[in-house]
Amino acid sequence: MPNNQFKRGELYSVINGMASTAVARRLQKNFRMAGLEITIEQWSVLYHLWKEDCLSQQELCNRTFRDKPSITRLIDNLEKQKLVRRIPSKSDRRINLVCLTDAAQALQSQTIDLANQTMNEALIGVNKEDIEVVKQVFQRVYDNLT
Amino acid sequence: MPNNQFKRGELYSVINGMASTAVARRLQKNFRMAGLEITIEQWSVLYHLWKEDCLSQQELCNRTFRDKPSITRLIDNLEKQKLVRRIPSKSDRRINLVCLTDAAQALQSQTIDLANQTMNEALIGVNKEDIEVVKQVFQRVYDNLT
DNA sequence: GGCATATAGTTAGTTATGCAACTAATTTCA
DNA sequence: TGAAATTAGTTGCATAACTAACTATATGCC
Repeated sequence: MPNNQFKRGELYSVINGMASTAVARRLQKNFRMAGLEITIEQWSVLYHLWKEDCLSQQELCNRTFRDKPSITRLIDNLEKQKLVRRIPSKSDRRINLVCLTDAAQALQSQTIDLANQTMNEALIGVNKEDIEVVKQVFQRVYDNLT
Repeated sequence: MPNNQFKRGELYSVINGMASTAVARRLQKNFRMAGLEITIEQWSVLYHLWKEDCLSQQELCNRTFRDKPSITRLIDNLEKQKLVRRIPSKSDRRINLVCLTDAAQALQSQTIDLANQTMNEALIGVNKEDIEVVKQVFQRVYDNLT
């Protein structure tokens, strides 16, 4: 087996198991230490709604790279916590618009600060050019496979 | 809010949601299409055992970046599928050595080929220097947070 | 108009993850 | 030697992921 094939296997395990979960775990831990009951998955949905409120579930699928059942249940849980509401679209009755509650609006600055602190900590010693390379590689990989 | 903070938030969502899951999904799909019943998580455990057989569960935790309960249950499922066996260590009775069965040995070349094909497809148009940058950034992020 | 097709969302079933609390075996050290 | 601390692994609980199959609404086309 050619040597460079195993190198790609190693890259695979790096991508899937290491840095991303380390960041996710740390951010989750920081939420918990701050007394915030939300998961990072829930936060990632709120993050997109803070940028643009009242998106359809399908649009949240596209923006968070999740499938429809995953979004359905994330919205279920966010609704239980009274952070979002499903509002039926008037123009298309198949569509639910997912809208933030006041409680979710209030969470924004607190969690964004924690996320930024976490990313700052994660990216110590990483220069901006390398971050751009990572983003470009990931976009390319995503485009190659979808 | 300074602009560069949101940029880091975007990087966070890129790392967690996009390229890694795209690779994982594609590899899982390729396993399924080849009639292989294993999950990518199970494969990632086997991958380390193919490199070095009969590791302790703790060592598999370290190498796959998972916690102990996750490894316990992955090994449970791999044992049900008769791909590994737990063998109590003679020198330390707390330790289970996780060893490959013949069936798992036979899976190696087939799945490694699929993984390599998948990575080749994922990495079309990505040059080697950029892959090295990604690996270094991820290692750095991991080291920063652990 | 009406049937085929596509789209939005839900539900069921299996696997996986993280945390906390637990048992059992080993090591440390007073 | 023997109690305290550490290490390896398991179990219970909640959340989340993917697939497949499902309902309901909307669109396309004859």
